This record gives sequence, structure tokens and C-alpha cells, in this order.
Amino acid sequence: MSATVAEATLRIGEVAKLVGTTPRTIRYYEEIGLLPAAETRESGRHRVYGEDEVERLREALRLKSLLGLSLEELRELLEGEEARQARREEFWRDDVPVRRKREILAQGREYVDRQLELVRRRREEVAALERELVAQRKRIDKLDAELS
Amino acid sequence: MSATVAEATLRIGEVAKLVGTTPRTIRYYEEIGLLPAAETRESGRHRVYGEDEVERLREALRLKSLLGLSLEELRELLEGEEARQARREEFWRDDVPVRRKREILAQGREYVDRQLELVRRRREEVAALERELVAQRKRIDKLDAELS
DNA sequence: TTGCTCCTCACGTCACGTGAGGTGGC
DNA sequence: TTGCTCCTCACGTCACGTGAGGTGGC
Repeated sequence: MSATVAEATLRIGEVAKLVGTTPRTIRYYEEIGLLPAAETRESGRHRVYGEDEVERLREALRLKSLLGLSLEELRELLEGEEARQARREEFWRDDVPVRRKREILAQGREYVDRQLELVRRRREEVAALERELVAQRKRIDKLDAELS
Repeated sequence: MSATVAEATLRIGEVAKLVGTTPRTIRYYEEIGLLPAAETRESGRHRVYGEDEVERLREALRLKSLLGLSLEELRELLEGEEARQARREEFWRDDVPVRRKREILAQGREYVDRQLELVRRRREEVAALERELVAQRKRIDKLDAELS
């Protein structure tokens, strides 16, 4: 018996429903190499996915939607995420000197700060739109009150 | 001499630059009827735009970008905006009874509230992403401090 | 007059949608 | 075994990008 926990395997339609997209989109992302294609699957057989893949896809679609990224931009971002994950694993290894650990943290900080800047700008833009709508709403209420 | 203030007329390239898009996009929007085509222009002649058209286009692109709308959804939203503008003008006419004015305000409130709900949801999503990044940033700082 | 921007086709591209016809697994 | 979902082409669509070849206005 393997030590790894048996992972629930899902089919493409279930995954699509879970993350709010379509099977075609998932296949397309695999086709252009945005998502990894399972090495073992032979043509014609069903694709199977695990919980972690679902989570990564959900996260990718969230970033794409919220930041309005093209698939090429999304690809770059995901590559950055992967590099970050690799550094994270290196950080926690026992044989890594403190000097290297500091370097890893500095790179992580740089990465997160870049993302934060993008996201903050977006949030500010959406918040500005919200403020305008709230102001409109108040003007309507005021006019209503003034109709004696 | 006309009483209307002479409006600066702009060409499509200037308009595109002002609103952060391309001439092709503006032409395409006109082609599918999302933007009105000037009646008077004959084929082959330059398109000219006024400040108000620039402002409307800027607003439309902002909504499309921030809310992630398709052009069909944007079209519906712009139609709503136009209806709202018509009601606003009716509201300020002298011959409109108070009863009708209240009705207009109620419709405006309904419209603004629908928009607000959309925008608030988006803002919350972006803010949630921002919080996650801030938390990551803090974890990095903490790890750095713990490296004695 | 010379540049620059504009014009209209029209084909290309990105990111999928939508059948057509067929096979796979609970 | 029967349904359902899955599979692979492959063409269609949306929202433009990108020349090609030509004309217009400061």
C-alpha cells in the first residue's frame, strides 16, 4: 500500500463545473501547453484530474479574470508561480545556507510586490467606479427627498 | 455665429490614443453598431469625433475592462445608460408631474443598484486576492526576521 | 509638395464554441 | 446493456491585428 493518500480522480466535465469553465477550455489550455498534458494518457482515453490540478486551474482562471490577462500573460504568471514554488521547496531543505535563504526570500518579496502592485491598481480602479455609483445613488435619494 | 461652443474635432488616431485603444477597435465598434456612425460621413472620408464621444468611449472601455464584459454585454449596459440619460432629461422638464418624477427616480435607483452589486462583487474579489498577497508578503517578512 | 494619418477591403489570430461521428467507463 | 460523458477532428465565431493599395487634409 502506498503512503500517499488516495486522491479522488475527476473527469474533465466535473473539473470544468468545479472551476466554472467548459471542457473545451481545459482541452484548449492543454493543447497550447498552458496546462500540462498527462504523459501516460494515450489518444482517445479519458483525461483524469486530481484535487491539486483543480485548485491550480481555479487559481489560474481567477487571476486571468480579475486581472484581465491574455493567455500569454497568464502563462508568464504561472511560470513565475512555478519558479516561486521551486524556491519555496529549496528554502525548506536542510542543506541550504542562510545566505541562500535570504536570497530566496528577497526574490519572493520582489515577486509578491509586483503582483501586489497590479492587484492594488485594479482594486483602486474598481473602487473608484464603486464610489461613483454610490454618489449617483445618493443624488437619487436626495432628489427623492426634495420632492417634498 | 452659433451659440454652441466650438467643439474640438478629433481624428480616430487621436481618440484612440486618448482612451487607450486602437483605431481598428473604434472602427470595429462602429461596424457592429456598438458606437453610432456619423450619418453625414461619406465612404472614404475621415471620421471626426467630439469631446463627448471621447468621454463616452472612455467610459465604455472602462466598464468593459473592469467588469470583464463581452461586447454584447457592453451593448446592453450602454443601452441601459442611454435609457437612463433619457429619463434624466425627462425628469428635469417642467411639465412632468411629481408622480412621474418619483417613478423615474425609482427606476434610476434600481438601475444603479444593479450596477453597484456587480461592481461590489468584483471589488470584493480583487480585494480578497490583495489580502492573500499581503498575507504572503507578511509570511516572507516573518521568515526573514526568524533567520536571526 | 511632402509626410503623416486616414480610408476600405480582406485575410490572420486568439480564445474558445459547436457540431459530427465515434469510443470508453460506472 | 443502456446512458451518459468522454474522445478527436474540424469548421465557426468573437474581437480585434495586420498588411495592401489607395486617398485626404494640415
